[in-house]
Amino acid sequence: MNTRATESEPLLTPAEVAAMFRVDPKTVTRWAKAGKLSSIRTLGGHRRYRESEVRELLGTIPSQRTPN
Amino acid sequence: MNTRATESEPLLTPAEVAAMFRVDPKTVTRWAKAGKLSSIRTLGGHRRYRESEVRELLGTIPSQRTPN
DNA sequence: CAGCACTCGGGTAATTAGGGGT
DNA sequence: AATGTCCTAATTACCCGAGTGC
Repeated sequence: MNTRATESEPLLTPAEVAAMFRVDPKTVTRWAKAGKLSSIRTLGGHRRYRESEVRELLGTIPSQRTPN
Repeated sequence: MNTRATESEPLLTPAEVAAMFRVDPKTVTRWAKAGKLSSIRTLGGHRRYRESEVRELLGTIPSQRTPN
């Protein structure tokens, strides 16, 4: 493993997370507010979510790949 | 907007699946509970179903259908 | 600087979950 | 065994105006 602190983690917007769960973006916001999902805030107050965490919660365990 | 790798399978709500089968949403829930239909849960406990799986079960396959 | 899509809030309908009973 | 209906509690979806992101 490796994960130096300077690791850039892919972040997702509320709309992207909402689409993955087939829910309303507002619902994702509630999950974050309820502490069910960790969120990072922009300086303007908008939330961003960790892609890795979202995938975990989706039950989608990265089975390797999707070469760009 | 963003048209990229957030690629996830299309999901359906219980009401949508129920409408497709012309049954009560409650029945769809039972199918999921019985393992006849795989389901993904939202963080709030609501179920979401895979569109591809539902269409398969519906027999909406572009090729041919099994005769009875 | 201007513009548009998205998100933030809050508040209020509509679905869903779950058990139980026909 | 399987589906539809009734009930309550919880979760989610759509309404608004204002601010952020790019």
